[in-house]
Amino acid sequence: MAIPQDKLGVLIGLDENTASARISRYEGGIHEPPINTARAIAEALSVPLGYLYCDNDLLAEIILVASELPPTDQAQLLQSLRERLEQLKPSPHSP
Amino acid sequence: MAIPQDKLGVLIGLDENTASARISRYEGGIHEPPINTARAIAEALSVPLGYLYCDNDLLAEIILVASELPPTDQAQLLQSLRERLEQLKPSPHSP
DNA sequence: ACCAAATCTACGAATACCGTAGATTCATCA
DNA sequence: TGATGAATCTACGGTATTCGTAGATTTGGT
Repeated sequence: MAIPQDKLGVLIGLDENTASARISRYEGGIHEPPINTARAIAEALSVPLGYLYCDNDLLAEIILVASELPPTDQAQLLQSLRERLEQLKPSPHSP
Repeated sequence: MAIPQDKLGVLIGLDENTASARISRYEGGIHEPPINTARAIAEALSVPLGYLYCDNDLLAEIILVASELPPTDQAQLLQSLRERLEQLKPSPHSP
């Protein structure tokens, strides 16, 4: 890992004596962190919370990169995605 | 809601007697579902797991719409997003 | 207002997580 | 190679959270 587990733990407000054990269990899949702890981790890593839960690697990367864009660009992106989807699917609004 | 809670619960494999109560507590934020249950819900709703955990509405919509694109388009999207980001940020690779 | 479907909730039981302390693994260097 | 310290992992008992049950409450249609 890039950042040691205990450091990450302390960064998100865990007691320094327990940080290592807890992060270890989260990363190993032994325990599932409560949602607020997951939020703190996402915040500390500067990634969207949803990114931590993305099973699909491609979608994970997309949301990660998208999160780094300014909100204006994000809104524009969403609109263009909707248009692209419109091209691909038969519109469910006018049959 | 579009689909009744008990129906959704049964759809994801919960006992029909307990489905309503459990889904109710999840939606109300009373209890947090285990990750595998969340996965089943995402699958049943045909949304990415990460979508269920997205705090940011804009990012949530983006990942949802992106998930409906064919993988080819997703890969292309990711690449264009990276290029867009490159324009905005001073490259961290060559200082 | 009435009825039925849908949703919510209090309570004890079951399950999962937490803190502690020590074990294990890993990297580095003499 | 063997020693040393940093980093990670884990068994155990205590604690906190969720689960199942059953009944209450709310919602929507007539």
